[in-house]
Amino acid sequence: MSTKSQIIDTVAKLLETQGYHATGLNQIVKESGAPRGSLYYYFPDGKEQLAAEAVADRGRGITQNMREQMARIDDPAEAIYQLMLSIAASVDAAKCGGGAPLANVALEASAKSERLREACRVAYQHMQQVVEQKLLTADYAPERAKRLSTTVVAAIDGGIILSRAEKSAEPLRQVAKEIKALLECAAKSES
Amino acid sequence: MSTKSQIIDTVAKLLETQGYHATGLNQIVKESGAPRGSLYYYFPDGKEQLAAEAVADRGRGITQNMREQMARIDDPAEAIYQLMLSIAASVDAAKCGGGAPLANVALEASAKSERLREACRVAYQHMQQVVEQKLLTADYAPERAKRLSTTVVAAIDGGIILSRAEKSAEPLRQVAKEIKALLECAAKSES
DNA sequence: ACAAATATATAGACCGATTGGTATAATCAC
DNA sequence: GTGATTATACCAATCGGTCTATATATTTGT
Repeated sequence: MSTKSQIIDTVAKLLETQGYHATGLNQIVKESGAPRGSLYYYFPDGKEQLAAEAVADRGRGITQNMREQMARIDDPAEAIYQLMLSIAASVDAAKCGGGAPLANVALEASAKSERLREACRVAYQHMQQVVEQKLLTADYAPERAKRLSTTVVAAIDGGIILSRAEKSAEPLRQVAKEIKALLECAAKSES
Repeated sequence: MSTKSQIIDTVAKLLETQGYHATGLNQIVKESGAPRGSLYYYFPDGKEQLAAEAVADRGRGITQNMREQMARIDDPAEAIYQLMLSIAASVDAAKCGGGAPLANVALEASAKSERLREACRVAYQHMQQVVEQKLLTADYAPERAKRLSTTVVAAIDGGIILSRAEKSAEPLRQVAKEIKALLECAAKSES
């Protein structure tokens, strides 16, 4: 159980910071400590399978993390705001190399690999569902909650892109403020 | 003037759809029709310079396009909304392979190449400024306009990421609706 | 209980293809 | 003829992927 998950974890980290094509098998072998022969034992379909499973794993991890974070605050707008601030903090901690484990793969590999695209799609769907469910605990209209959840997830990833270019998590924090404003505004218009 | 700009244009297109590391010099040579020897004549610093100039060029192009699009509608919220819808249409037209010329490079190359990161930073700054200026034609408070412009640009790129994963521009259109709502809400609170 | 048989997993040499990059010679326009 | 441009052969390094041999457990036969 250890070796395989060790490989997946390493791949996920490398995908997050470098992307798919920049991540070589040699680097995976070196950083994971796993023997090269094991790669194709556990992942016979090669790099594509490796990345797909890493994306799925990271997707599960991030949705669970989001759920836990948001469970600590009742008000959805405030919960989502704090979640985004916490992501911003982790972006800073990773020297702006992290925060968006899926964005890179979704952008560069969606066109070339249907398998990777599907893995990203599922992961993003789950992330949106977590946000949507949180919104539904308040009085947001169902279709509005769905649109808002899409917007929240998009804003997070977009904010991280700007933060990488800016080498500072400040853009993500500014986006967080406006998303909070949007959610509060939407809440008012429902009541 | 033709050969060099032909190369830059080809590189920009490839960067947009595939990203930096997935784009090889051989592919650039083949698709641009330019001779391989010319690459290092015009771009002695190699692939990095090639990408940096392509990013800068694409940045200029997209900001000009945004300015023109938005100039046709007075109300900033409606202008930005229509801009996003038009981007969504082009995303559909490109089979979800385009729309975000900078996102890929910003995500994968920011950590490795300071030069590429800086090129992306500048391009994104210009995009935000165009949006900010449009907002300032209405009664948005200056700092609010700045924050909103960051949010708009982030939302566009984030929406495109989701659209690639989803293989449909629908997520971007949903995000557009909520951004419009945010801008209208922000306008009201100023007056 | 003890070895024989069988999966499970590791080690790492090796493959052709391609990568980014460089060399020098030929060619072009003026 | 002279500088700007193109052509192409070539380089070491790395790419993703395959192979066989060797361990290391785990099950099985008796």
